[in-house]
Amino acid sequence: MIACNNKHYRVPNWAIHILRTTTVMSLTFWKPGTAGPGSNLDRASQVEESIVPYAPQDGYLSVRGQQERLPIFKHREKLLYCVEKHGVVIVVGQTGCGKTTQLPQYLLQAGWADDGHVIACTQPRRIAATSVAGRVSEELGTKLGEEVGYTIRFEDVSSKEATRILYMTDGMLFRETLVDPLLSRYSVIMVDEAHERSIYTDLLLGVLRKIRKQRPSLRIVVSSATLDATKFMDYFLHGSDPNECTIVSLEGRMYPVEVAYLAESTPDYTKKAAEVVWNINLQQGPGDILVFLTGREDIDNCCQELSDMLPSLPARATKLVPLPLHAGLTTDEQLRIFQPAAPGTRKAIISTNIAEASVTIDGVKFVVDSGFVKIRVYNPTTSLASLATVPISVASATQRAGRAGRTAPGICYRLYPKAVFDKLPLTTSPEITRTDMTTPILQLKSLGIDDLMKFNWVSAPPAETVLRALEGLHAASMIDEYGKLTRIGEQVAECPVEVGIARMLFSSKDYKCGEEILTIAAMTAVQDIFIIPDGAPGALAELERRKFTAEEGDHFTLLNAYNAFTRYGKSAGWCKSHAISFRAMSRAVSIRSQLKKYMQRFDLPIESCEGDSKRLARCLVSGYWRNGARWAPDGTYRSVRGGMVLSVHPTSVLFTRKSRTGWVIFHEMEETKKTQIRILTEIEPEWLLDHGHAYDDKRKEQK
DNA sequence: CTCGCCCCG
Repeated sequence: MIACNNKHYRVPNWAIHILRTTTVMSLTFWKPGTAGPGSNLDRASQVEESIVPYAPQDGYLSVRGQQERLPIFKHREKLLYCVEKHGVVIVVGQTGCGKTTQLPQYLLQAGWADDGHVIACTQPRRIAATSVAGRVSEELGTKLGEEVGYTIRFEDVSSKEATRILYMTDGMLFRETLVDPLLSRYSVIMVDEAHERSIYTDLLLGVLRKIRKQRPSLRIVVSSATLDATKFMDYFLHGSDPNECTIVSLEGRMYPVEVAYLAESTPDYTKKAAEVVWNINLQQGPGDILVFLTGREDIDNCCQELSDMLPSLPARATKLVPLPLHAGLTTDEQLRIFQPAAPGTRKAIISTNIAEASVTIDGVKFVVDSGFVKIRVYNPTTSLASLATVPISVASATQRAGRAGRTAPGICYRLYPKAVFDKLPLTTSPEITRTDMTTPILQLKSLGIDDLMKFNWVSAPPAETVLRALEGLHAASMIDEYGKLTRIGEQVAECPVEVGIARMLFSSKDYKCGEEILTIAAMTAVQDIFIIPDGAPGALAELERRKFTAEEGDHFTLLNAYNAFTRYGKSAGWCKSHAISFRAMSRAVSIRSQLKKYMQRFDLPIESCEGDSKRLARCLVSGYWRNGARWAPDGTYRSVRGGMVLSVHPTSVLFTRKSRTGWVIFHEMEETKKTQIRILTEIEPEWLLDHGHAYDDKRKEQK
């Protein structure tokens, strides 16, 4: 048995490597000129203000390597001094240090929002933007939407005149640059959670760097949880004045979290997770358990495993309640996660990565970390997206551990040895390196950024991805042979949909089916319309879904479902009785009305095809012509481009039935165990040629 | 013959 300073803790095959007396979450203090743990801080001599603890109590502040004690108001002044003096301030601080809520308030009080200017704070997720805005507006004692507001897609709770602090999604601010390229209404832009490296964070940083050169009065605060801050500093310093950028570090306030590692690697982390949860329940005091696994399949298995063990639980032991958590849950199921455990019971929440940053559950004292995550990766050569299970990064592991210390001291059990942890990559690869760039590149072109090879990326997307995107844009006539935006390209760049879908919206004028195409465009943008639970309820749901099934395929089926939803008063009750997600349908309604406004702006008629399904299908082909496939005798399809073997996704109405013509177009393909295509519609093969020929002819002309 | 990591506009 391994000794541990927690005397109640007895699991023989664990090796306890880190037992912190203070806190896992507090930042390692580093001095300029020395390298911090696992990070390249060699050029830290350029760093002037290295440590400014944020805390209601005082703490340490280090200026040029000298530590001194300062009361809190001086820390605030120091921070503001940095923003005043430097164009770009990189703020390092873990969750809980208050940077998201406090920093914008400091800036407001210091007068950065005078003269009608606005302080923006961007978030990668909508939920964060809305909830933080609510909290800050409460702290300031103002009504949400006045002095403090938020802007996310479909929700603008802000006022042009009154709002001084604006929380928004990074995608929203990036989109705003299309309208106002200098973002002139803002005095300070704080890019929060930059370490997550969402694609819009990266694009935004790229644009902000350019804006700074033209509008030096703009201040940028980049906030990041990990010590990869030097990467951002290098980015902003590149070839400019050394005063352009500095790093400030804030100390987080978290309860201590002990971290325990498995002595040896496990071949089956799902089973191991169940075992560890079981042991925690028997050996530890009160507190809920949060388990990180990779996907729904893992989660269901783990819950099943625990449920099977429950009958053998000693009568006197705490009762264990396994609860799955992933994005596909209904609202009711999600609410169960947040209900406090009943007396004498303990919640074991078995979750995907959603609980790492998006969903916060208080009362968790024990975290079990499988060390794996599922991420989406994109292969530009085949233009195929797939889901890969990969080891997490050090940053992720730290964030997961921190979930145990939100309300009390906790313990994190890592289901892998310390030696494995030491070899983990520091950060996950940025999204921009593993995603399709067609839409982002169209938007950059619209911003006048034409030379993508010269553009200063924080991390450049693979050249192949850029070439694929340009090829796709050219094929859809969004750019000309010189790479310049066409008239339609300019308009499509403004539309919040994928290029193919936008193409469909525009050609609906020729096919006289704007009404229906609008609905289909909105429905394909929303996932999980039909709720298919496991077992008997699943079979019933399947029967309900058949009521909407259209002969032509999935696009028409989605159209039927939307029309029925509208016909029956858009009610939640109707959705429930037809196994349809009310949440998803409401979102489709919002998206449809937003897209309708764009169509009206571009003078596209919104007329009905009056039941002429052929016309509608041909309009679909105008957007999807590159996604054609032909039936093969073994029941799969072959892609028109490249002859790939494609299996129909089981949720398709064409899963059990062959396309009558033998030809289909599809909305998207994804690689799982097989390469699967989702949302299919049967077509006549010559419809494909209309568009394919036009594209090929254009290419021949060039040669 | 069977399937959904997480997000953004």
